[in-house]
Amino acid sequence: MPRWKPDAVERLQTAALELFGEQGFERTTVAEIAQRAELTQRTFFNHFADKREVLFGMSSELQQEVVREVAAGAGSSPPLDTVLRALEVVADKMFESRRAVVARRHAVIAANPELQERELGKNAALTDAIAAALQEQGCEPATAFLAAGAAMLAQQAAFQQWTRLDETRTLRELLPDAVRALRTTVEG
Amino acid sequence: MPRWKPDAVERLQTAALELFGEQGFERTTVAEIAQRAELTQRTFFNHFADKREVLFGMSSELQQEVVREVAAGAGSSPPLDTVLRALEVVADKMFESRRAVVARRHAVIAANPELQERELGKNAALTDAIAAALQEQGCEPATAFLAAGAAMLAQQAAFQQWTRLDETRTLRELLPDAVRALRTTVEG
DNA sequence: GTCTATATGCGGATAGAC
DNA sequence: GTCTATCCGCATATAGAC
Repeated sequence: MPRWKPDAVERLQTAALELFGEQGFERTTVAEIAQRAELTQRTFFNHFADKREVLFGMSSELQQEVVREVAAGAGSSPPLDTVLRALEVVADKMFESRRAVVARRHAVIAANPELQERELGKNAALTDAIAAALQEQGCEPATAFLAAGAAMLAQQAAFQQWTRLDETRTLRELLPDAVRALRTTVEG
Repeated sequence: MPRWKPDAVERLQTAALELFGEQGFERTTVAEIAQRAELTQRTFFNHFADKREVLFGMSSELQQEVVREVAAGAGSSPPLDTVLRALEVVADKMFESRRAVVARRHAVIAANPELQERELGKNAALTDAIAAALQEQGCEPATAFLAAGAAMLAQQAAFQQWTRLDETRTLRELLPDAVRALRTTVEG
């Protein structure tokens, strides 16, 4: 018999998302989260650097996946297309299946400035990682930065549409529309 | 004779930037900043919501200026050009004259993740404000978001170049190069 | 000045792996 | 039988609310 129930991290993430949704991020204490997950406050901070981080466990995983896809597909097409293809593949794999959870998480983040800041940080880190992966393939630093930033911009536009209640298309379907709109806007 | 020395906010900002540069953000306490500015800790928190905010006083001012410029120049040109023109004008007015201070501030922020997050938040707020200003002029929400984001992307690329030690051109001169590079990258 | 909450450092306990 | 991963307890620094 194991000394502790398994999946401590997942239990903490689930409990946190529930409580943040029920009563808000600010009015939820780490002690409450730990209690609902049947763990202690200390254990929470063993797994997450701070209270916000419990909502961003998927980010590092997502970054790894995207970087891997970029590295795999680079060289054969223009940098922007490489990144867009990578984002499409990863979006399919990691977002489309958990639409409900992603939507609840998004609502929680949208309701709190601190969490928005953290999300922006994660996005910036992802952009940097993509740019670095492109440079690995011989892309110029400035071009890599712009390609990564432009792809993330289109991805964000598509994501915004995806989270609308009346939207039923997948991210993969929405991204090309966003890219077309971006091209039109940038070209003049 | 005035009861207190004038320019409390400015003195606090100057003292904070000095101390952050000398000993780092983390190792500087609010009490130290207040002391150097010949004020109390209480006064610091009357003017700034938290320790980070003392570095971002110019942000709201900058946002106002940009929004005003966007509103003034909208309609006569494509959205992206409108935003770029606004950023050029404001960059001239608010950055070029204080190159040394801006550079020191940038170095301090680059050295600390918390400050980077806050800066990303400010940039996102600026992007939203620009998009809102474009919508006021009849621009579609999605187009406004993309134009604002693309302009900010080019601006960031130009700013990165501007902060290099061996760079002597002004932001106004660097921005068109960044825009050309962005157009090339996005078109394929 | 007290109280609560966040966050960290350090040590201790034990089930399961080797 | 020892080692490691995982979790817990205690003390404490920091910060903000009241």
